[in-house]
Amino acid sequence: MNQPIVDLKSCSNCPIRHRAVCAKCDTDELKQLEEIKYYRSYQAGQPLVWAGDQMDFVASVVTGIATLSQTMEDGRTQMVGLLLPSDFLGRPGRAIAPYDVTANSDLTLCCFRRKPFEAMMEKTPRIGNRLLEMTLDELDAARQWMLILGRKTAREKIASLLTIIAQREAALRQTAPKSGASFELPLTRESMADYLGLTLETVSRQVSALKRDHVIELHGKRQIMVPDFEVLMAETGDDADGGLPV
Amino acid sequence: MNQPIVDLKSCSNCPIRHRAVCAKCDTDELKQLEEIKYYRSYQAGQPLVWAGDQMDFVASVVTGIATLSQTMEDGRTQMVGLLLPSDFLGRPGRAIAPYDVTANSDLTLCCFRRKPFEAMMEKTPRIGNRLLEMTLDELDAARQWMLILGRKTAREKIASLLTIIAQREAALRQTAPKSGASFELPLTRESMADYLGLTLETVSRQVSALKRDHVIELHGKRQIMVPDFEVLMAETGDDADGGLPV
DNA sequence: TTCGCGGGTTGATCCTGATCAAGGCGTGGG
DNA sequence: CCCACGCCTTGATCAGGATCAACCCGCGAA
Repeated sequence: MNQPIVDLKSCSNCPIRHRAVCAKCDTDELKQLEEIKYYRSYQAGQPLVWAGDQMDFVASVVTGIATLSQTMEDGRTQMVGLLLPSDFLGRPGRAIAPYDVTANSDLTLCCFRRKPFEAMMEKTPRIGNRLLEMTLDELDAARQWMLILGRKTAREKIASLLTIIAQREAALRQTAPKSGASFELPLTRESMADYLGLTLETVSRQVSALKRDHVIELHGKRQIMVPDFEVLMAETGDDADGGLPV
Repeated sequence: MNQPIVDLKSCSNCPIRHRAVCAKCDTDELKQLEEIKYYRSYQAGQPLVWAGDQMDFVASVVTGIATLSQTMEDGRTQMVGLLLPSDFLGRPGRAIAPYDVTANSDLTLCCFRRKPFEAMMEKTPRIGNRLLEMTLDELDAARQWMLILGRKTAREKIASLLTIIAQREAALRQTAPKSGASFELPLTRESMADYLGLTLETVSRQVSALKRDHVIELHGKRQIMVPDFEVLMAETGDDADGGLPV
């Protein structure tokens, strides 16, 4: 809490190139983390774990996109987590995965076996504090997401998702999202639908509508350009300050 | 994590009669908590804090119901947290409340001023671990809730809410929800609507429908009796094991 | 080259839940 | 006693997304 959230830049000489657990780049701690880490790669579409499976590692996303999702018996699915590079995956102290985890694109993880990681948490309270921080952030994000799912129109949902992705991608680059900048949508229409509680047809239609209304420009299917970020924000229905201050 | 979640019964001689932060009833820790605690009461409907306000305490619900909610400029609101007795309120390390907090009924809190509480967390890692545990639980609950909001029908939403409330009330009494038992709905139709992302009319209609179909019995507006819990569970759309194992 | 397939768009129609509206019940205050 | 108000129910109608269906485009494999 009195611990600043370390960002990529100030962490650029850190052997773990993503901020998830890199609390303050203390060399001793890093050396220990270094010793228990390993990398794993997955292909797009590949499931990492199913809900209910044993999950004996925690990890941090190096490249690619992973998603957490829940599926009902009849096949309806709702995405409940979207992990971009530098995001943390897994739950220290919890052996069983409560959701399906899927590689939504080609994916590389930096993994830590759970037991040694937990042992290290015991010795290094700072890591525990950092994890509490991160979990609170996730909880805030989940609750923003609940507002989107419960009360927003399809158009507002799409605008909200675009805003969130733009903000998260910008945050990785240490900037705020800028009018006129363009970014790559890392999700298919179907994944967007699973994120937003819509059907893919509705997603497609609303994206087209935002394009028609010049809120966004599309280059190909995935490259999004936002002429005026304020205009997009206004479409989200959120008040001007844009949700969480972060 | 290697810390069992302490329940009310094993904590019955504990001066703090609710389990939120009572990690293991260590007498030293409790004495310290005891020294910084105080009680506050609120009337039904009274706001505790608004989103964006300074919030200089954390607390645990003793009696009554509190809710966390988000409101859009045009008045649409979504409940994002429902706090029953023994639930924890507030975020160590975060001075600013991100949501509106409201007393949904007459409410008594057991409060701890944030600074001393955080200081104590520093000295007692067990409390930090407990808070991480609790936050992970809240995150799981939020994600179950996202499935409800994003993908369930109105009828499934109502059944899910009734199940959740029955389970949480039963958990306070250390039992599983039982067929034939009845419980008090602690929410108005409007609050149920805010919880589920519906209108109050739809809530009313679906409750009536469940009653008509003998899934539940109503005594008055708020007393619910569930003749067969399996039948209610089947209405939620969840698979038989009922979501999270907890 | 052709085919099949994954991903995407668009149209027509349907249906669930929102909206608008009226009224019932119980309770507390004048 | 009556009235007003909070809470809830029910009805009629509307509309936003879901559903069903057709088709496009680009790409990799045969």
